[in-house]
Amino acid sequence: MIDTRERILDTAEALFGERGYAATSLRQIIAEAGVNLAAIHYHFGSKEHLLDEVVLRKAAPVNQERMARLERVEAGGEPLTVERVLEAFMVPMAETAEQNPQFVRLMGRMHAEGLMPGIVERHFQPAIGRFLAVMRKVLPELSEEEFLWRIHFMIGAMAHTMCGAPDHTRVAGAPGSFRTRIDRLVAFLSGGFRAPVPRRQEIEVE
Amino acid sequence: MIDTRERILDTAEALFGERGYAATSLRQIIAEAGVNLAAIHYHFGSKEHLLDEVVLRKAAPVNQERMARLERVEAGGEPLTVERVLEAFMVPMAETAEQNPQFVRLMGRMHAEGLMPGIVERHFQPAIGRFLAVMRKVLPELSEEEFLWRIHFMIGAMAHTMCGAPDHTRVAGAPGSFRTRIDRLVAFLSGGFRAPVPRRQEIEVE
DNA sequence: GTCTATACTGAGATAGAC
DNA sequence: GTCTATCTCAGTATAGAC
Repeated sequence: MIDTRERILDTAEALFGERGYAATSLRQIIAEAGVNLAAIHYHFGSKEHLLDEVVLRKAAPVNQERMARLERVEAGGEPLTVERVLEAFMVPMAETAEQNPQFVRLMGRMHAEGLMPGIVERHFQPAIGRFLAVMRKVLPELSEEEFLWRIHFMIGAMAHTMCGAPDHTRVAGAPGSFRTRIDRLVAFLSGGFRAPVPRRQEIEVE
Repeated sequence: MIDTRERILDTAEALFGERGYAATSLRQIIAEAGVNLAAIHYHFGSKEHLLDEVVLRKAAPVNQERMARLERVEAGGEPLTVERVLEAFMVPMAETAEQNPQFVRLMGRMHAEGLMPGIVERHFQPAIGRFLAVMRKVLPELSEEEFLWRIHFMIGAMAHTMCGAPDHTRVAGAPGSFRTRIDRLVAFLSGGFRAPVPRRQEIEVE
């Protein structure tokens, strides 16, 4: 069968997103995809490489859109603000989520399973580097260390938000919700990035 | 051997924290602890229950300290602020981390492996409920929905921060760093909680 | 080149002897 | 309480059919 490879990828994307990477066995994937176990290893080499291919298929458009938006936001006539830069970075993922919720759920899952550092490095790095550079421009008053910590906080909040939502949203869950949750997140993070740097009073105590 | 149980718990705490829960096999634990494989199942029933016991041992003091600080902050003469409430919630964990970095690293690891929702529910819920109630008091202007989303963002940032640090910190990693990273986080989150609520402009587009 | 059948190693879990 | 032996199922590897 010529599309064995695609069938494996589609099924893996769905199952990894639903149940998580670790909790999905290759045997579940082959059962649902109707292929042989060894076909996975023939086409992908290992479960980990399979995951990589699943991500790779979908990451490219997100990266392109991020780059384009960052370019636009940096060159555009409107003033460069924290909000706009954050939006340029987040909206592409939210838009993908709108059309393909599975993929973003998968991203969240990967983070929840501690697999994101590697995946980010392999598939999202260039756009992230660009984002950091532009972000730095709108936050020149922060020390490099404080800046990196705040980026760290942001990543945590973002990943957690892509992954899931507060319990109460079961009720209010409506279409368009990914975009609106990004709006909330951008507002929150902007407040965080602009917050005054704490005076570090009690270092000498320790 | 009478302290088989304790030896298993100590070793499990160390290994789970170092390598993660999934990556640590029961066979590694028994090798390092010098006990038999079946002893784990005898004393704890399963790998998951073992993890629960590891967490339970250390969670109690954190919960007590959180409750005490929230009480103090709510009843105290100083004005109730977002910063103070956040601190009351975060500092106990940071202090534990200072003396016992393994435990907090373990907490971070659990989050990174997607095990936290269950653990939180089983071991940290009362203090969290109290925290939410006090937090709500200092943020009366937020809608319930916006409030819960911001708590959601906070949890993501917090967990990610407990878990790890930006790459550059390898160099600057110094004693007392847990407390100072909490100071940074509290400042960031306070800015986020106080940020103006976004006008939700483009919902009709979708 | 693609895929199937099957075997290998190591995981968590369990029964039953001591 | 503890340990040996064993079970099931995971990911992986390979030999060989087409």
